[in-house]
Amino acid sequence: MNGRLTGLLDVLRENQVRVTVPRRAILESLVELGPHVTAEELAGHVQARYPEVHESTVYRTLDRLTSLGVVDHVHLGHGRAVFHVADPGHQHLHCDACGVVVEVPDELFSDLVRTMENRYGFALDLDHFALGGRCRDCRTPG
Amino acid sequence: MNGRLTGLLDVLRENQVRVTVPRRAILESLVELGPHVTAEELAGHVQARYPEVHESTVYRTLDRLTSLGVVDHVHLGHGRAVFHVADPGHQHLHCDACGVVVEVPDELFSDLVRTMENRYGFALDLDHFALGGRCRDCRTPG
DNA sequence: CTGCTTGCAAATAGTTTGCACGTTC
DNA sequence: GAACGTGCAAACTATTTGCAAGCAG
Repeated sequence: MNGRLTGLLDVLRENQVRVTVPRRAILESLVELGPHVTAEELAGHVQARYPEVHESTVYRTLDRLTSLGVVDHVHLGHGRAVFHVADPGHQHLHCDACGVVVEVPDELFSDLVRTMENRYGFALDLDHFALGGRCRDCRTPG
Repeated sequence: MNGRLTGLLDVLRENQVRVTVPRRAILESLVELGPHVTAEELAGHVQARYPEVHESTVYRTLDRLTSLGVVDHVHLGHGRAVFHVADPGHQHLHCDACGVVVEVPDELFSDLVRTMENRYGFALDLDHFALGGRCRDCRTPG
């Protein structure tokens, strides 16, 4: 159940990154809260159990874990990012109306990536920004 | 040459939106500066000639002109947006390294849009956020 | 014990808002 | 002259940083 957490902490140790209360707590919450939490939500959840953990620590920790490859984030809409335990292989669609996030396998973008590559020499990297639009429930029927 | 500006101002009048010094100045600068200006750059350029025009007016005006359909903006990277006179038909690729913006015709995305539509019922709208990646000059050769 | 980490407070960047005055139509 | 628009200052949101104290290894 929380072998997931244990595994993540092992990655820290393997990389000589110290395992501290905030780091453990943040990973714990990341696993519990699922893959689309904002830094603020995450901080709130962590602080419910460890009130002494400061928001700035959450940001710093997320940075640290990101550079370790343990955590990643996607920017939905206007710059607010959501964090998740690293888990490649898919991209994100973000509904501009209701905010729902749809995960879509990478393969569906391979033609596009190839085209941009061939025509513009541009190496698309769709990981960091969600693609916007309207989900099934939110697009205007008319 | 600045029939472009005249035409834009006509749109305001047609919509009973008052033509004021700041509005004229902002459109003027938008036309002059080309299609990828930040609000800050725009404010700077406007203030060079009309020092009394306040930054907050630039933001308010851009909003107003956007809702009129005269102006539009794209978010490159982290939330900072670039504004341009409305000009549909293309999307934007943004190099995360050097910041260059590449314009790409809509058609190249039509397969992708169709796929998302069919499989997820998701109506992609790529206009508001540039797609990130690395341009020809910036991707690591190795 | 050594130095990586953290808590705190204050700074920052970019944008938005309230309000009284000024301007357009 | 009525309504809309603007300048200014202050508020705001999300995130970052400097520093001294704290804890992991």
